[in-house]
Amino acid sequence: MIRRTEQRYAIRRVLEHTVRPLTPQEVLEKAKATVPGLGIATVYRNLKVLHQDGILSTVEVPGAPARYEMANRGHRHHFQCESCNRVFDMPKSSFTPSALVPENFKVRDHQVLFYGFCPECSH
Amino acid sequence: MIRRTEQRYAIRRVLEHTVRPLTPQEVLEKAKATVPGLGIATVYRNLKVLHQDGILSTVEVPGAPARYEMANRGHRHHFQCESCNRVFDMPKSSFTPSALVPENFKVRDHQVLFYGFCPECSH
DNA sequence: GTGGATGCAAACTCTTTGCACCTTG
DNA sequence: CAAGGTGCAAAGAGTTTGCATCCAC
Repeated sequence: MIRRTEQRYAIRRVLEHTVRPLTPQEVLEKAKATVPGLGIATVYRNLKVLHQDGILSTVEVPGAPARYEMANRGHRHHFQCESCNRVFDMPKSSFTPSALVPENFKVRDHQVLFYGFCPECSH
Repeated sequence: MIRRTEQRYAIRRVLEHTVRPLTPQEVLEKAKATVPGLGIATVYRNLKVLHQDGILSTVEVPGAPARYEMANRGHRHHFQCESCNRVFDMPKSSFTPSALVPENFKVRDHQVLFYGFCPECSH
């Protein structure tokens, strides 16, 4: 049975109110505003549970911690800024690239990640 | 000035003779066949140099070390098996998804990764 | 009151770095 | 022989885990 704790609720609320994927560390800092004593281990434990339950989706980026965002935002492509390191959601698209995979591979999911400079960092 | 050492050559040769992206650990194990005393730090240092020189490309996968492969294989999409954790190259395709990114983001590169079960693990 | 959840610190994994020694050019 | 490269071990970063305590149910 899963309990409804103040920590879990705070962590979830942080992600519900953010429009870009966050690192565990970022989640911790934001959630501490509501639950000051919050520990990083609790953040990791809850992100894992929420991900396993399909509530969160993950975005992996090269040489940096994984990012998390609400799965109900739908499948997204992402963009990592090579200057500020933030990761952004791209607009939804109808691109379904599974057709590019040989038949004997069973595709369950996919991820598209762009690299470059975000608007703020490109001038 | 860059020197031609036995270790660097062995590391490079391992990657030239492999058809899927390898982890630093895998590179170490294979290269040790030629250079028994080889250390993991040397592998990391050389992978970094070879990557910076554009000779290798990297593939990042969730919750696992980065993989490296020869950049001259061309731009590839990849497939990670969720059972055996190996990463495979997909056939080349003409898919160029930069059109899916808003204009004010400057795209320099992109990566497509599929998850699922490879042929060997799907029966 | 019982079992899940938390916080802390220690443990772990992956990667980088400091340093003395070695090797290439 | 000078500068770059190597191997080892220690240090860092990110993540997980053990354990005593806490608290939601």
